[in-house]
Formats: sequence, C-alpha cells, structure tokens
Amino acid sequence: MLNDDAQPGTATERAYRFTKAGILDGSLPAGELISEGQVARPLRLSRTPVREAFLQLQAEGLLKLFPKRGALVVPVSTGEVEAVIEARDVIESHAIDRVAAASDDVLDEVVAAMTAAVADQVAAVTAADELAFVEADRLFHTVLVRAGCRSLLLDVYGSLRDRQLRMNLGALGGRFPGRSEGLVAEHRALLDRLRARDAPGARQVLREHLAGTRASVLGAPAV
Amino acid sequence: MLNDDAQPGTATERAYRFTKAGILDGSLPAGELISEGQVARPLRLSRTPVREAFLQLQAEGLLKLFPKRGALVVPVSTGEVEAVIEARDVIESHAIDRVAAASDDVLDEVVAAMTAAVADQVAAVTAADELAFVEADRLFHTVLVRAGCRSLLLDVYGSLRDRQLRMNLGALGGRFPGRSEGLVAEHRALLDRLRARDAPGARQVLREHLAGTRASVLGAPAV
DNA sequence: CTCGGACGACTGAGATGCAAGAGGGATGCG
DNA sequence: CGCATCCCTCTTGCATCTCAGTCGTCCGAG
Repeated sequence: MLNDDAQPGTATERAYRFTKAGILDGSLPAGELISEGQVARPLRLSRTPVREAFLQLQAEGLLKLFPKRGALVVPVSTGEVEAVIEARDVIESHAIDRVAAASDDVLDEVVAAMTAAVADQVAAVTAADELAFVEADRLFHTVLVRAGCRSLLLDVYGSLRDRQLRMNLGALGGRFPGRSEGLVAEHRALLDRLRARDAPGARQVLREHLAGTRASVLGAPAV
Repeated sequence: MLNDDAQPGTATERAYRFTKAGILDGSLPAGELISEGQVARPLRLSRTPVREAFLQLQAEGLLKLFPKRGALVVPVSTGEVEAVIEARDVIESHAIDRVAAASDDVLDEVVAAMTAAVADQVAAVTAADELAFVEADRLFHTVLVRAGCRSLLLDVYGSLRDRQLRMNLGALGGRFPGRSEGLVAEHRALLDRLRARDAPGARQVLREHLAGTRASVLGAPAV
C-alpha cells in the first residue's frame, strides 16, 4: 500500500499486484466501479499496463469489465461463496483420494509438509499473527492439492484461494473470531485420516471443515 | 478463416476469435512462436487489441507469452491430456452426484436434454457430419455439468472442453476413427445409470468413457 | 574451417493521443 | 413543480509512436 512505485517487475505486474491487493484488502471496496486511471495515476503508469492487469483480474473473477463504463469490483455474493466452497470440496476431495492411494514415500512427504504447516499455524496463533496464520492455512491445503492434482486443477485451486481470502476479509473484516483452534483441530483430524489412508474419512473431515468455513463466512453478521 | 474482416464485435473480440480458431483448427500449429503482427495484419487491426486477445488466450492456457520473444502455441503434451482428463473426471463426477441426488423434476429435465443430445449425435453419425457430432457430444456433457455445478466449476469446464477439442484435432487430425458408435453407447449407458439415480454406476461409466477418450487421443498412432 | 563478437532487423512493452459511447446533471418546456 | 431533452464530462477502445531487449547473421581473427 505504501510502496506504490519502484517495485520490481514489469509495469503490468505492478498494476496487477496493486489492484489485486487493493481488492483483497478492501481498499477498493466490492461493488465499486473503478477506472483505469484510478490505478494508473498513483503508480505513475500509463493506462496500457493497467488495462492488461484488469483483463487478468477479470479472468480470475475479481473484476468485471463494463465497456465504456469501468471495472466493477465484483461483490462477494452468497452464490459465489457456495461456488467456491463447492469447488474447493471437489478439488480437495480428489486430492485426498489421490494422496491416500499414493506410495508410502509420497504420502509420508505430504503428511510431513502438512504437519509442518499445522505447526506454523499453532505458532501463528500464539504469536497472534493473523497473516501468518492465514498463510499457513493456505499452505496446508495447497500442499495437499499440489500432491494430488495435476497442473490444471492446481491452477484453478490457486485462484480459488484468492477469492476465499477476499470472502474472509469481506465478511469478517480480517478477523477469525476464535475459529483458529477449530481450524487447527480439523486440520489435525484430516491429517490423521490421511495418515491412515482413510480417504472417505478424510473427505468427511474436509466436508465438515468447509462447512465450518462456509458458516463463518456467511453467518457472520459483522464484528 | 475466409471472413477475416467485417466481423461483428470489438476489435479485441475479432482478434481473439481469429487466433483461437487458428489454434483450434491447426492453422497456427502447436509449438509455433507467433507474433502479434501475424494476427494484426490480416485482420487490419493495430497490435493493441491483438495483445489483449493473446493475454486472454494465455489465461485459457492456449498460448504462452514470452517477453520480447513472442507467443508460443502451447503444444498438447501428454501431461496436459492427462490433466484435462483428470479435471473432466473430477468435475463431471461431481455433476453426476449432484444430478443423481436432485429432485425428480430436475433429473427428468437433464435426462431429457442429454437424451436429445445423444439423438443429435446419432443423426450426425448417419449424416457423417463431424462438426455436428462433436458439437452434440459437447452439449451432452455440458448439460450434465451445467445442471450439477455452480458457475465457477462450469467456467472451468468450458475452457476444458476447448482444450480437449484441440487435443482431438491435434492427435487425430479431426477424425474420430470409428469411435462414434462407442461414444454414443457409452453416453446411453451413462444416461441409464443416471436415470436410475445410480451415481456410482454412472461415475464408473464416465471413467471408462474418459479412459476411452484418453486412449484414442494418446494411443492413436494414426487411424 | 571454426569460433566469437558486433551489427542490424524484428518484436514486444509501454506511453500517448484521439474518438466514440454512456451517464449525470443542468436547462427549458409544459 | 415535474419531466423530457440536451450537453458536458468521464471512461474506455483503438491507433500510433518510441524504446528496449532478443535473435540471426555477417565478418574477422585464430
């Protein structure tokens, strides 16, 4: 937010990061109609790279471009929450199946990585570091998906997590109201099932996990 | 291919369609490094809209942009075939579960639409109309996914089918070497299972169906 | 004959300029 | 005072221009 300019990368990348960050952290509020100039001016860029960034963000579903009108920061609708949860369920369940059926070596490696992520989460909770917690949470799930899915689904999953991050921030204002412990416990349960190669059990845990996420996002009136 | 100009839509759209069509029908061969001018010149456009089209196609995975070098028409690798098949399996299986658990009304409607698609396929086979056959095949699956998945997965599935289309054309030169009957039979079997709300059975049929597709794409040396 | 460095053509990244379309507010009329 | 209309501004779409990086080629030295 502060270092608007003099960032690394191409102009397009800078515009992309700036805009995406703005959307994710809420400084570009959902439902707002933003213009290319709004991004180009503070970054001291021309509109060309901004346009390319907008296009990319539209492909990710964070923006919706209206001809001659502007770019709408798509609001997180209830439907979208459901869609994201559904997609996560489908993809992560698949990953579970694959990992549970993998060789010992692969399974061990994945479980180790996921265990480490959980440890990071616990550390983040004690340090009261929101960002680190979210990052570790993301890592936990990403490791699973990376191990169990091919590139295509993996890419989809990546953009999914971005949207979910935004949902959390939008609905909860960035707070995880005491759900941290529950999340960690569910992660541990998932790991247990995975370690035992109990795919149906792991999927069940995942489903409950996602149901909890869904509830905390949808059911939170405010703070 | 013939009507290069005077098409409807914005310049960006025209560039997008032109390039995508070229990639899908093979006139822009996979592995080739194409330049913006190559598309802009025949369409009598400037390079700006072409660039935007390239960006979009990169997001869909059909192109890979190399800075200052050009745009690579990504070759259909064995890995990509596997990835597409995997993703289709995951998404369509999920759709099957959802549809099989849906209300009678929904199920009936979906089955009716899919039955109609199969009928179209049969008609296309007798008419020896490749294009219509592929279109009907696509419709068959799309109806299923549309009924069983929310927007997000549906979008993913859409781009999936494009890539698959390209794989077919690339590997088989557009021919379906006598597999048409098999495809129709498998579609019918899938419909039977679906009609009986036998989700596991339907998934099994689907898996075999996709295995057949995979084999015909990967394992087909020629005709 | 082969290898290496420099030159030139080509390509994309980004900036700028112009024109068309959409919306909102002021204005004139009933 | 309410409403339809016009105009003015804002925003994007696209073209054009400049700059920088990359690659192929050519020429000379060993």
